[in-house]
Parts: sequence; structure tokens; C-alpha cells
Amino acid sequence: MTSFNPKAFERTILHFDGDSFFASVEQALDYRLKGKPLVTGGERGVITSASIEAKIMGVNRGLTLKAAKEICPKLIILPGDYLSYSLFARRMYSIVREFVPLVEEYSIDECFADITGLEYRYGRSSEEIALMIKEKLETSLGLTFGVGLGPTKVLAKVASKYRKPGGFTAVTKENYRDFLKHLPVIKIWGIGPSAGLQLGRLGIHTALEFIESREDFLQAQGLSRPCQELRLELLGHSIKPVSEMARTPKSIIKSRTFSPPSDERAFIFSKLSKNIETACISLRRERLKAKEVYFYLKTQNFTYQGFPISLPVPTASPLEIMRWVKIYFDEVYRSKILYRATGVVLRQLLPQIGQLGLFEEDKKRDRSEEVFETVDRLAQKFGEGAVCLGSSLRARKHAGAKPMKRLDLPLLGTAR
DNA sequence: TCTGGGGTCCTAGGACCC
DNA sequence: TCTGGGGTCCTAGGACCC
Repeated sequence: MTSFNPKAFERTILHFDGDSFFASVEQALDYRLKGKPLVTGGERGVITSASIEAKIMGVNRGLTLKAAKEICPKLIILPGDYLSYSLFARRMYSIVREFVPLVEEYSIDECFADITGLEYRYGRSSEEIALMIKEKLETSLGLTFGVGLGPTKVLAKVASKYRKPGGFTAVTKENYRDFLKHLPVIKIWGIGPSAGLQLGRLGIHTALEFIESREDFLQAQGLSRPCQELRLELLGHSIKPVSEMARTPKSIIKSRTFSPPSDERAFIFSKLSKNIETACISLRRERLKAKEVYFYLKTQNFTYQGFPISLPVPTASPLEIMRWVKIYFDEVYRSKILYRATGVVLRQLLPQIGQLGLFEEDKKRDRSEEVFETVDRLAQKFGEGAVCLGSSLRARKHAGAKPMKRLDLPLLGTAR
């Protein structure tokens, strides 16, 4: 018995979700691929996106390419073309913005739009507005979208998934209980394996059972706050508003697994160096600097050992970062332990401009900035990896890339 | 699920202080 | 000093998502 709160269902939110987005973009770009089973992810050996035709044959995201090829010998395998995907994403956002001012760019293939009150402007119902935008998206981009309408982001998101591909579902005051009756809790956006297990132990298996549970009971059972907020969203209370803020990243992570695992110090160090280099490329692309660096090694049995470094001066220069990592590397590395990956997290990100400065220290940094601006331009011209740090050289060779020019700066020797 | 990569947010608990 | 209470800040790690 859910007491219906009149404050619920105050907003009208849409969720747009591109169907098989990466694969569909490939098909939109090349008509010869239309109607054919195809997947992307060729660059890493695991499927990141499968076309509808591939999915029908049982080829899904996460499958290895080898396994997929066995299921479907005619499968077309493409490397990810993230530049095109993000161009399509931007086009998607801007089309939705033509109709709705308040749009949240949630991910590369999804966005939310708050259309509360727009019925008057368009002289149409919210369902009609949703369908109008959906049609414009599909004709302009040449791919289909799952679209959901609801009073909250969670309900809109759940709705867009309900009739995929290409469907439209509206969750209303009238039908939401019926809708939630058939929705397993573990399918709810925000409920993962852990919360799913917890709810299951309490005898809660469907979204309807979830919203009908007493709040104080759930609280007493130690249900996390995010889960309690989720429940309110399912009841129609918009807790998480659609937020149009274009987000600048809070952290940048680069990690790579290598096989076979290795215990060789120089090799592992060089892998780490390469990750730091690519992380700094992303950092500079965002016009940011990092104040904090966390580097880690991942052992063969999946434990992590890491070390945080608080930089005295924020930087986007891998040389500067490597100078510190070199000092602290042996705080983490142990000989005779097999490692399977290295990684780096850049945190405490600050804008590049406005931080420039005042004294001699800054002049020195300016020079290093110039160097890396050149590096970025060369990379644009000749491809990433055209230029790299001496300390990353081994890792590059290992990956099979041919460095065209070695940028060997005195700060870094090769790791021993 | 014998396990890829890039993110965000929350929380428990330690450190430190009064 | 076996020892009360309370507050804040920080960090590591968990959980979740695409």
C-alpha cells in the first residue's frame, strides 16, 4: 500500500537511448553494412557493440571475437571509430536541444531531457513531443532510439529499455504500478549485484515489491542511501534532476593489461610510463592539469598496489609526472611478483589557463608545455605514438607500434 | 564471468582535534 | 593514563554504470 503523494509525478522527463549505438553508426556511415551482422571492438578482442542482426544470432556485448566468430562465421568485425561515435553523439544532443532547453548528456549514446511544461508551447501532449523528437533523431541520424517517458530519470530510463529496439514507452500515474510489477529489481538502473542480493534476502524481487516496502523497514535493514533515493524515484519523486551541466572530468584513468604477466621491473615501469603519457594526452585535450597522481600495479591475482603523489605544482607534462613516479615506483613494485597491468589515475584536475604564473618556476613549466603542444600536433599529423618518451619505448615496441621519433629528454633515463 | 577499460559517487573508519 | 564525548577531514575501497 503505497500512499500516493501528490508531489510525485511533477516532472516529465524523457530518456533517449541509441540502439546498438556503435554498430548502428557504422551501418549509418556505410550502407553496405546495413542488415548485416556486425560488431565493433576489433581493436581489443572483445565486443563493445553488436548490430541487431548480430544480436539475433546470439552475438552480444562482452563476448570474445573468437567465440563470436564461431557462432556467426559471417560476422563483420570492425575496430571502434570513437571519433565518429562522438560526432553522432553530439549531433544527437543538439537535435534534442532544438526541441528542449534542458538536456543532460548522460553518455555517448544516451541523454535525458526535461520537457516539463512544454506541452503548452507545442500544443501537444508530452507523448507526442517525445515521438516528434524521436522521429527527428531517427531520420537525421539514420539509426533508431529507444525512448522512455516518466516523472523521474530512473523511470524514464527503465521505460526506454522496455521496448528496445526502436520502441517508445511512457510511464504514467495510471500505469506505473503495473509497469513495476513486471520489472525485476535487479534490472533497475542503480541496483547492482550487491544491492540486488540484499533486496532478494529481504524477499523483494520486483520493483513493485520494492516501492511497497516500508521506508523505515528498509532503513533499519541498512539499505544504502542511493538505494533509498532510487525507491523514491520509482515512486515518481524526482530526486536527481536533469542537469545540463557539461561536465569536465574529475579524474582521468589509463590502464592496460598485458599478457603474459611479467615481473620484470623495466618492462612494468615502461608500461606505466606509457599509460602516463596517454593519460596526459587526454588531460591536455581537456585543457586540464593534474594536481594529484595515483599510480598502481595490478598483480596476477587481481590485487592492486598503488601510490598517491600530490604534485607540488599541477601539470599536464608526463615528464614532470614521471620524475615523481620514478622516485616512488619501488614503494609499490616488488620483484618476483607477477603483474598483469599497470594504471594511472590523474585527480584534482584544474584548468590550464588562469593557473599560469608568476615566477621563474612557471617559466620553466611553460617550456615543457610548449614541448607537449608540439607533441600533440605531431600526434595529430602522424598518429598517436609518433613521438614518445624514452621511458615508454619498450612498452610501445611490445605493443607492436613503431615509434617514428624518439623524444628523449634528460629527466628520464630508461628504468633499470 | 577465470575477469577489458573508463568513469562517478558513497561510506566506513582512521587521524586528529577540542 | 584502558580512557568520555564529539566533531571534522581525509582516504581507501566498494558499488555501480556505460
